[in-house]
Amino acid sequence: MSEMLSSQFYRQPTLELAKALLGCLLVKETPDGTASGYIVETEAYKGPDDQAAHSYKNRRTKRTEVMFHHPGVAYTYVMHTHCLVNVVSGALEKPEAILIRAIEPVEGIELMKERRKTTILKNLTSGPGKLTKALDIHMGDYGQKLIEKPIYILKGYTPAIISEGKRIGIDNSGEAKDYPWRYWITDNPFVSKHQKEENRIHLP
DNA sequence: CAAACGATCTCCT
DNA sequence: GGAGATCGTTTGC
Repeated sequence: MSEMLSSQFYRQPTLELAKALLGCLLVKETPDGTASGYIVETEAYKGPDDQAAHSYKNRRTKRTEVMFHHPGVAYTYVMHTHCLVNVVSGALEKPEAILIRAIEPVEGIELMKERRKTTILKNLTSGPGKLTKALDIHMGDYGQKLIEKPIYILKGYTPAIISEGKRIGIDNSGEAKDYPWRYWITDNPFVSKHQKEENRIHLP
């Protein structure tokens, strides 16, 4: 059992946090068992100036409310049939968040196969809607602190090489669509989509 | 009230 | 590997 990320950890700038979360272990415990996976892909959404963010222009609704809270809580929202999970970042009243787009299964793989109704390992968690289903993350987790059960993030490992590129599926977001705020562990097979334009960056 | 939005799944090639 | 159907919530008319 590795160490829980501290509330301090979540206070780093959003772009830094988005990279630092790569390789960390996302865990969800339920009565059916525990399922977890290493975070391998993230996207940063930055507050009032990012047209792709729900909190663009400080839009504050029942849905986005938790983005204005302290960093380190879960922001879940339903996109059609799927629930997506974000890590809230930025200081209080700074509505920023990091979307978790893919994880690599670690614990509870049989449980994930049941929940996902497939036995193909690669299909379990290789997308933002898939991983929430596999870990049973839902709107009941909205606003949950990520430093205590039943949903939390542990220190994992530091990836040797990570890549950055444009975010996925935000073509209608003006100039913000070109911001390179998507990060993933280079060549990890569970990353949701591959893109040709990428920069490889080494962590300090 | 109608439209838009984005991820997944299915089917096809 | 790619195009189209599907779906629930939010936002625009």
